[in-house]
Amino acid sequence: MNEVTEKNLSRIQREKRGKIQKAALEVFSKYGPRSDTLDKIATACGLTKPNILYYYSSKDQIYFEVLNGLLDEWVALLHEISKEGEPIDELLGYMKAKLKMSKQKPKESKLFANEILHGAPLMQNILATSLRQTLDEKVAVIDHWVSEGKLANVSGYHLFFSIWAMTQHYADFDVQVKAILDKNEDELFQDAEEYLTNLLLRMLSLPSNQNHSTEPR
Amino acid sequence: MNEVTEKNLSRIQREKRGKIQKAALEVFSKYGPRSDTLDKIATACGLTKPNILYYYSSKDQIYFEVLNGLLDEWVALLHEISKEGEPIDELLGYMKAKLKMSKQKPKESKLFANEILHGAPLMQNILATSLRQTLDEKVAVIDHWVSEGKLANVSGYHLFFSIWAMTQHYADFDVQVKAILDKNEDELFQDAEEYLTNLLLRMLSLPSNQNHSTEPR
DNA sequence: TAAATTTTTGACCAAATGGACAATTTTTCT
DNA sequence: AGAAAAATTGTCCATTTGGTCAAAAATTTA
Repeated sequence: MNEVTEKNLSRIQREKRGKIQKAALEVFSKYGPRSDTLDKIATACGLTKPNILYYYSSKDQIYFEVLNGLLDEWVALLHEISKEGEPIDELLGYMKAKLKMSKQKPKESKLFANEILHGAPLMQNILATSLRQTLDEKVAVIDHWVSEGKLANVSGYHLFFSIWAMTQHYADFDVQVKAILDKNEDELFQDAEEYLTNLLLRMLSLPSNQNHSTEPR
Repeated sequence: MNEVTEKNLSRIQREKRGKIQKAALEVFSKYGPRSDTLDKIATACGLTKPNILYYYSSKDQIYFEVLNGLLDEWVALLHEISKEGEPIDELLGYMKAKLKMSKQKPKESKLFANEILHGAPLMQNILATSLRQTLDEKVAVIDHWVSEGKLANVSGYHLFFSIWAMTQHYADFDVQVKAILDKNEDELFQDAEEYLTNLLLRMLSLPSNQNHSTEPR
């Protein structure tokens, strides 16, 4: 039966339901950006479908171009980390810029997250080249700072991963966050910034060096 | 023209491309789990399509059931945080359990992330009730620990958000992580655990209370 | 202004998809 | 065994989708 009955399942029902769920997970968990339709895009921008295809030869090409633009913005933020600056200020600044971008461009953030989530079929190359190269540079800067004793000893790569994960969380999973916290967007991001500032200060400050307050004012 | 030419774009071309990209972003960024086909699920589990529909009256119903099972596992992990235990150990334990689940169930993690990412059309209710209730309880425990002076003063909610974000990052965005780091899965999660352990210790330890080493052995 | 070029569109198509349904097969119950 | 119930399947269908194409409209160029 198709009813969503609770426990009156026959042996066969139990087995088959299990099978189906397993297969569904397999499939569901790795689908790509296929559910967007050219028609929707056409409607959204007031063009006809053939007209869109006059400018982009395929749907994938549109998708690719949009994503590429986003990655550029992402990487540009990284470039602004200056090795001349005060280490902790630079990294706090990066986190804040990233968080701000999450707040102001949630759709972009989600689109990008979605691409990565599904295996980055279009972006994998660029991630492994452009993003990686930039990140390698900045991690080298962090390593340098650490060796100079200006920063607590942290893994630069994982530091960036955690900054990305946490800042994007407030944009990408906003539905979940808002299901739990009754705050509006402004309050939320304000709180997030305080929390993350505190977190980074604790992570990056040297045990002895207490010139950075751990309490955001 | 449809060519991916760089800059020989006419006025109209420039305008229209911009329009299309904007609309595409609008649409792409909020599509749901539509690109999975019943046929794929059928093939994957060796059943016929009609047979699947004998057990579940629609594709959405399958999807919903799968997601529900996952959320239950998620919430169960939260329940294991005991207010009787040693605060920092309990929270470190939770983080490690969550990270372990990320490693062992990446597909599940991604499927769930995808649902949230797209506005949680099916799960929003449950998030706002079941998950929220459990989390409220556990945050109360944390607040209690803080008030007893057993833990540094942190926002319980944001603490959980950051644990979720960071642990899931290694599963959900594994493609990106692996594009940057040439490590195998085991090394990666090992490093992640060390990093996150250190992070939590720094976040949760009281300034005075130095009985927890910040260096994982 | 008229020819050349670019842009736009309506009509159309093949493939894919979720689902319906009646008929058949298999399992269970007495 | 035989009836009743449950499980399975082949066939079919309406809708949606990405994309084609030739013709028409608009714009640019000479």
